[in-house]
Amino acid sequence: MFARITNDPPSHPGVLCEFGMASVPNPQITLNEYTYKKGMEIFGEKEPADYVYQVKTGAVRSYKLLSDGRRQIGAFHLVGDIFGLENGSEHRFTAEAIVHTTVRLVKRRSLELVAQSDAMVARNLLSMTTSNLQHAEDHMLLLGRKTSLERVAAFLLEMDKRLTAAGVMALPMCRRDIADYLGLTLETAARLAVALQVSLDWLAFGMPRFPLPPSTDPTARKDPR
Amino acid sequence: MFARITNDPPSHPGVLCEFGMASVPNPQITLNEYTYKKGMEIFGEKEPADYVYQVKTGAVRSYKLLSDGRRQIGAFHLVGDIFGLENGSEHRFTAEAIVHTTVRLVKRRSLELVAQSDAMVARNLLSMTTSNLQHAEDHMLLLGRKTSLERVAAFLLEMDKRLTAAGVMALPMCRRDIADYLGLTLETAARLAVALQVSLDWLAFGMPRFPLPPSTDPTARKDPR
DNA sequence: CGGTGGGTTGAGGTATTTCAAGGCTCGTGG
DNA sequence: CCACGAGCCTTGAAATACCTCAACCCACCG
Repeated sequence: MFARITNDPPSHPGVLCEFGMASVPNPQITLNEYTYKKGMEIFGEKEPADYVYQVKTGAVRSYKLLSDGRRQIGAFHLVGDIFGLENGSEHRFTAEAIVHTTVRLVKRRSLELVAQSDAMVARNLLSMTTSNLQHAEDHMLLLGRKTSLERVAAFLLEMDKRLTAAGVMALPMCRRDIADYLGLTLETAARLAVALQVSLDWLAFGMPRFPLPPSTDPTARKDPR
Repeated sequence: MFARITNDPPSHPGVLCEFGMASVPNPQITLNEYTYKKGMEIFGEKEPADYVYQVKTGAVRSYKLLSDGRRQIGAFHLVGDIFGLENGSEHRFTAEAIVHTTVRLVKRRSLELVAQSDAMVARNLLSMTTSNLQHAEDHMLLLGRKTSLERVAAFLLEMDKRLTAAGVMALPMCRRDIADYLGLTLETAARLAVALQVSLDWLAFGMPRFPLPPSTDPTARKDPR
């Protein structure tokens, strides 16, 4: 259950025309593609924000760094997600490919041009920014007020909702990424992930009564499955 | 230093026409005013977002609540700030007056109408949402990765930048608010606030050399000043 | 003048971090 | 083919930053 995958996830639809350009048959928008190997930087914090990106395959993390190396991942971008959309001239996060990733990209400039004439596109720009804001707001609550267990549980639920590949949930990111997303250490994230995993396994099997069955001791797992 | 004030802060300029309507002499926008007593709710989470607000005098906190009462304040709104601006139909925070507060308010509907014709207004709507987003992103880093001392220091710096009344910083919010903003408990927030206060007092007096003068032992303060 | 609502401070408890070790998988090179 | 190291995950034990509980002070107010 929720094993980690390093290879590329299944294909998806999702075109960049989710900017709401169903109206016009996307005129002067150039739609390039690019691929990044695992761990490669897509753009850096403070760099000029010339492009807007959409994940075609793979997964991306975007984060801020403190001078001493502490890292806070603000969001994971999965297949279909749009990221790197800025209002100011610079990126406020660094974005990296978590696994081998290909992105579609459009020149931000051209997008803004379209937005000026097409109110629909402008509306979608705003609505995209708003959903980023909403996610950030929810994440503030998580980071400020939830316990480590609640954070990991919330993370698993979020991922379950977003990348329900089929039956099993295949997380593209490593423990360190999860920890840096949840404001925890790698070790606590790992500990609680396995704790939830065995709990869920129990539920899947047959809901043991509360004096737990002595035969299935959770700490003594000999079966590596 | 940074004492708390309960009475109303000094006057400010700041009109709601910071929506960028310098172009048109704000046509059909109705501009009402309303005042709230200390602690009163301005709007609640999940309530329909029919109005957009601007603080005329006073201060506002907007927060999310967990079912068991844990609270995360997402932002403080000070004189001149605009808040309650939503894209969806509902508010995502509860907003309360921290002190006696008067706000200006406009019907959101009318604002949207203007935005549809006036691209400048639409742009400003986006830019306002973006600065909310930026604040939330920075706050995620603070909540997820900074120590309690760093959080309190960051808070004081933020407030210093935003409400430099004159010389002294007069915080409108109580310790509990500060704590709930910083993801700490009331007690730690208080402890660190006074710790920073005495540190700053030292600096203001005469910058002691690094082997601190034995006469001024920080733990043995007999002078309550 | 007692009560209430902040604010401060201390002492003890605990959730989470830190430090450390070991296991597993996978790719590389002998 | 197997040894080897690197990267990742897991787990335990000790340390600690922060929280909890509790007391006290002070200003304000009916």
